[in-house]
Amino acid sequence: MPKQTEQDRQTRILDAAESAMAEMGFAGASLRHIVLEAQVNLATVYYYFGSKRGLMEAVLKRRFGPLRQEHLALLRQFEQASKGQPLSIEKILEAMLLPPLRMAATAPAKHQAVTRLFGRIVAEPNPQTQEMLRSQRAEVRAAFLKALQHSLPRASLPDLLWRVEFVWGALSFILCNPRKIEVETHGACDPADTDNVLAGMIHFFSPGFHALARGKRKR
Amino acid sequence: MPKQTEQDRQTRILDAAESAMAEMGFAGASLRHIVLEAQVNLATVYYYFGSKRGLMEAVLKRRFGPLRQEHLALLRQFEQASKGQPLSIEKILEAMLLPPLRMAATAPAKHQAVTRLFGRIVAEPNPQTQEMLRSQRAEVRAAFLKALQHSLPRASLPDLLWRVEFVWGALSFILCNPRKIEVETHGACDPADTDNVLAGMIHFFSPGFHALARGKRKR
DNA sequence: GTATGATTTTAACGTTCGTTTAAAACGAAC
DNA sequence: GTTCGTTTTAAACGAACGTTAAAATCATAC
Repeated sequence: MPKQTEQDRQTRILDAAESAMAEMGFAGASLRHIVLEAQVNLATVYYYFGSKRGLMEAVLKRRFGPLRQEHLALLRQFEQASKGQPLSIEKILEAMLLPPLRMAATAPAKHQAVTRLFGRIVAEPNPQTQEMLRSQRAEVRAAFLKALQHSLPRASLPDLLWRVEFVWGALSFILCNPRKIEVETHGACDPADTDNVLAGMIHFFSPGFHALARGKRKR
Repeated sequence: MPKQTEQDRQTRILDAAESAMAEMGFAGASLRHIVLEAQVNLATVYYYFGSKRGLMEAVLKRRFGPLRQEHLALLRQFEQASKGQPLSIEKILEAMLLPPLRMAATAPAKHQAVTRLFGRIVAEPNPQTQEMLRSQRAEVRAAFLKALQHSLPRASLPDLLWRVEFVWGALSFILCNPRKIEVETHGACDPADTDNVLAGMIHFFSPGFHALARGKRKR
């Protein structure tokens, strides 16, 4: 495959690392493999990123930073358009789901490495990694929770929290290995059709949130 | 910590490998670390499992075998009780969710290694691993799809398939790192309360399935 | 052209990895 | 008590790992 050999080396390293980490896991992605694909010298990684862990964090930050901004911007945009009215569940879900789905769809890398990376990091219990992910996502999580509480004032907090987890979970899952879904459903489901996936998820999840509108659910 | 040092060595190895793989990923779990925890000699792994990959597969098979049986048994049990009537969505969801939740709750190992393992394997794009998982789960997947088609005859196939993926995704996610959920929700959500989690998931997901009862959803 | 600072490369360090071989220890049968 | 198949151990193999130090290269300013 022809390499666009001329971007700056940092970007090439980040791309290769992202792909390798998604493919083989954090521990399994060796620096020597990464620098081979990035066509740079081994020591270059240490010059720019200090260590393997530093590289890993740079890889994650490059994606999660913009994602956070998109999430917050989209939510704010919807809120301004609604002029003080609580957002509809459907709009909140759209603001939650669209940025990651769009990022996955427009990912520059071959083989959609970014998307699988989400699955990896979700499953990574390493405390340092989890803490970094948590701090990166806390603001977004809080913003969406607040929006949901506005729209469903009678819902209990744990019910809302759980449902948010379920939605993130389903999202991570389908982003994680879209090929798998395509294969297992014999082509009936096409994860690349972002609009359709988004509509399907909203259609599936919103009734579950609306069920909370009437207040406490029975135990 | 006191070790119950006397089970057969294979079990000790499997336990230690399961824990290590969940904690550090497949590549990151070294055999030397595993045999240290299992208190066996390094070569014992090769005597019983042939290779590291063989050990990994044995670890997965030990869990997925019984899980498959529980899934199929529970579904069959519900179907016999319903005497030919299509199962309710709620019952189908219960049959899907209860076995993994129960396995996670009653896991013998410390630190619930099993549950995190689910998250790991979901995120693992290694073709061999994916194929093994697929073949292990295909029967269960088909059984649940058939039950859903019975109960929702007017729903389109892709809609059903997608929703099943969403449910598996949410389940994997919460099983994957229950501690994370507890922390991020400041204790408001307790993943160890299996009955409550099950009820919450059924309450959340069933409306989304019922929305398909009236036939094709608008695009 | 030469000096200077930033970048890239070379070469090696000590460690740990998965795996193998061959010998030791064990247990049951005779 | 010896024999024989199974299980466990000790020791080592080469390869690959993350990391580092110092030399080589490059670009820019004087």
